[in-house]
Amino acid sequence: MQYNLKKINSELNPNVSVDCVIFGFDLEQLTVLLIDRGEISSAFGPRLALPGNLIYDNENLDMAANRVLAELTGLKNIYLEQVGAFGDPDRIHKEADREWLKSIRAEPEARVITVAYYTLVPMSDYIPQAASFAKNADWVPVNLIKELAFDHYEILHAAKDKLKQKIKIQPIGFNLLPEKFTLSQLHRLYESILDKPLDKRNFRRKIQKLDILTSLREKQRGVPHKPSSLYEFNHEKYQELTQTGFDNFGF
Amino acid sequence: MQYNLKKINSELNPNVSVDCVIFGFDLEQLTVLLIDRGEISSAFGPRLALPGNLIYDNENLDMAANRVLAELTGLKNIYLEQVGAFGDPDRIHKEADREWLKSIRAEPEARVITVAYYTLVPMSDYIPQAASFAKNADWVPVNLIKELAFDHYEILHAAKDKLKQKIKIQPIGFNLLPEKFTLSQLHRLYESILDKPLDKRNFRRKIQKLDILTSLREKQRGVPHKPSSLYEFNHEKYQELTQTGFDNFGF
DNA sequence: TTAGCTTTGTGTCAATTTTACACTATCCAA
DNA sequence: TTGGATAGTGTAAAATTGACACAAAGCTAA
Repeated sequence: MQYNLKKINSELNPNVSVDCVIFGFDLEQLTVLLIDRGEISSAFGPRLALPGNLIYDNENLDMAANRVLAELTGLKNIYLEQVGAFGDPDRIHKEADREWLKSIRAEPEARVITVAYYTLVPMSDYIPQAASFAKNADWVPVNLIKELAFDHYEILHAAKDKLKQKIKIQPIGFNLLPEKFTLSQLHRLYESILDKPLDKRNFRRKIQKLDILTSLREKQRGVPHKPSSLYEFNHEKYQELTQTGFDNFGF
Repeated sequence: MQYNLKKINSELNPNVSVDCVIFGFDLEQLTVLLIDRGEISSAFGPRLALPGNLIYDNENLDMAANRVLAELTGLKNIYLEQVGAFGDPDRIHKEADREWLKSIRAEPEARVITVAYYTLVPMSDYIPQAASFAKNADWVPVNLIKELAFDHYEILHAAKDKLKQKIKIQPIGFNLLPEKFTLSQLHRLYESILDKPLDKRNFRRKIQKLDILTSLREKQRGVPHKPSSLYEFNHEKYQELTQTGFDNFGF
């Protein structure tokens, strides 16, 4: 539905799109929200693509990214960061991609520069099966993705690299977790994003020393092992911390 | 000259430009190459702007940035990094900017998304007075810049922020220095980019421990003080270093 | 009820890194 | 030859990092 845009084409800028890399975390691994373009493309190549859209001529890029995110998932006021612009004139070279574009765009031959954004959302806040978008969107573990439409594979990994850098500098990972989370979940999250094992005790020590977590007097329930304490991210404490010029989490 | 593009307009993409933040270092402070748009704009507002151009429809963004850099300075094979896309539809709001665009563009009203790149060049490799571009380009210390055309002030500082982050991770600062340089020059360079003082002895120790400098058996001559030893950046040693997964200079 | 499985949660020590800090050496110019 | 300027150097205390192992708590299934 979001992709059948011919009707309002006159307001669209046919040369510029935004694509969204929407990261989630299933408490095991990093995942990303992809759309399935269905059988039109599957005969020719990858079915899966990043959600994205042409921009309107009167909106700025950040607004466009926010709009697209909201249209796709209903999520608003979400951390969004630009990955960069991708503009190889040859980026639409796969047969499947051309076929698909014909089906949804007024000017499928126009050269499109796309501006990619990434964002982190708690997976529980967007459940594909429950939304209108459901039939053709799904969370996919990043590590399992081998190819995507257009240059989306490249974009995905550029976004992941940005995320990797960013999480060393700002505590943005909390955006992927539920409000209450355990240190082990946070630990696995960091390992997924940084793609390397982190010593459990050292990780805990480091995080706790930052003093940006509120320890809740509450534990997991119903787990078949020792239940873990729950924590909340403490925004106030983090504000204090940044005001001292702190910008290095040391990972 | 570079900006009178009406003739070849049919090959240009009227919606997308690249702007270049060309950083230099005058051995005292960080500088940037700006063009002076002359009196057309000065009556209305800022004369100074980042060099930039519309892209051709058949070139990718990185190529466009390289081309523009070469057209403006003659420099080739230079480290270039994307800052990001800037696309506020309202970004051309100053009267001076509108007037100027009318004088150089076929479609001055079109909305333009610009993709910014930054690059580091030794100032000695581009001397405005000697080039055709000379009359209207100049190196300006970043700290003295208070306003620029369009959203270029914002772009400049986004570029500087990227540079700040990047130099903590990769030794790109050497691109700003002459082949042979002193540790004090390198020291001042880091202080300029990071915008903070670094202890002299600690800085030297840290740099030397990295073992990516070749100490030349040569000293400064003709300076009215103790002459400094000269060093060269050692690319091979740096390669070795990165292959161990090193990605943090610890500044 | 108990044994076994699973994950949580904790401390120390050695090595490394960081920070703070002050004086002598060398060259030029006056 | 003196004064001015910058180069160049070491140490000690504090903080951080990295490596490493075992008991505690809950559930399940026998």
